[in-house]
Amino acid sequence: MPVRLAQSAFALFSKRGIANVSLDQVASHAGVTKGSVYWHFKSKDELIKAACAHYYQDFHRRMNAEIAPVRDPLKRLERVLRRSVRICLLDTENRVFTMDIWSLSLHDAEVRRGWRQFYDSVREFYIGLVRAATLSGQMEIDNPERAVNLMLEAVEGIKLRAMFEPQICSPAEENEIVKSLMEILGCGKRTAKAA
Amino acid sequence: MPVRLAQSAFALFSKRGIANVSLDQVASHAGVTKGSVYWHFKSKDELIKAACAHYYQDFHRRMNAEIAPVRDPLKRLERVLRRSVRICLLDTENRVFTMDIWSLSLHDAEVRRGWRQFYDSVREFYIGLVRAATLSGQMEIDNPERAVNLMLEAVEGIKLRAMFEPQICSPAEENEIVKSLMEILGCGKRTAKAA
DNA sequence: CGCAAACCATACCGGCCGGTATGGAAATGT
DNA sequence: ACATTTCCATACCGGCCGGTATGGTTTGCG
Repeated sequence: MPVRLAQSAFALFSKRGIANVSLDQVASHAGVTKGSVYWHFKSKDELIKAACAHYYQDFHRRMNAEIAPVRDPLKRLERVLRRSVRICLLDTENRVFTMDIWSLSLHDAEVRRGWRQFYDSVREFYIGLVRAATLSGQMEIDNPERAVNLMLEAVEGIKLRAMFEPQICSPAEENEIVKSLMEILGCGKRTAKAA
Repeated sequence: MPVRLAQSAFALFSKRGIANVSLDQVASHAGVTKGSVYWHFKSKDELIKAACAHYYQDFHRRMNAEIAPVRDPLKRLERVLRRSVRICLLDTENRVFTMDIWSLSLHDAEVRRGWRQFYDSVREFYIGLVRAATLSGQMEIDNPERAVNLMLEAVEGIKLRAMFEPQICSPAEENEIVKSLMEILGCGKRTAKAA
């Protein structure tokens, strides 16, 4: 039930924004009432953190599932990047949720710490993939950290722009975005095609 | 007095976030009471929009003041970029305000429209500067729109990262950031130095 | 002066929602 | 069978804050 509540919270938060969702609505969505919510979580903040944790774990799970069946380093990077684009950019509700988390992080130190850990883990994940692709000779890049940071910054920038230019995050743009991000990572068009 | 209220609103919003600031506090900061606020603005949303308008106008005013004393296209671009970095990135409170606006834009169509217009005007401003620098032969860039979009996306990405890595937006990093953004615009290190 | 409009202070309302108190039902243990 | 813990529903409280009603004070104007 606690995970069920976290899922409901995540779903509603993603649709209407955290501030616009009451605990009664979350409970109702999960098929229970507020009394149950306050049994499993001692405050709304706790529920928000649980929703975040749910999202973080789910993201990592999906990423690991993406690299599991593939051993080629560059293909792994490309697959992870494509999946990330689908999850973080092409999904409107996900953009809403992460934006809200950014905003919350401004004034809530706890949420900020959690989000930072997640962001760092994602960054390290990418750096590892880039390093692997470099070692196998499929990429040539002198500063993986810098390249990954630039790429992640671009993702956030696209996410924000998509707020009033939704067409740049339509499914049709998936290939274009992935290609663009791969280029930022230092992987030119020819190399990407070769993958 | 209406502009005074908008300024107070902007100041408090930037410090503690829009949702955490009541109209009584805004009025008190401006030296009046809520009765005066509701005389000049018919709702809190109106006040928020006024604060935004104040910020937008102020930004444009500063940008124009930055290019006024200079005629060299590349220097204009570099000056505007540097000033933008100072305002939008190095100033913590400004980052708070713009983040809140992004977040508000998620669910408020009016705020989103205003913010979009502002964003578009800034983009066009940059594209104009880049085009001028290209025409004068100081830059070589085939797709100004794409380059400016990428640069602005990077700015937003840096803004978000700075939330839990404030050191990347410390005053000491100003030159590094400006240089990095100039590179994204297609202006290599040598060319930038030549400016 | 007189009058009306602009401007602002005071007091108050009311709804939303986070949080709590309490009781009951189901599961678990002995 | 009984007690205890777990889990959840119901009802309610109370504070915050956006919004309003109203009355007083200043300003402009004929």
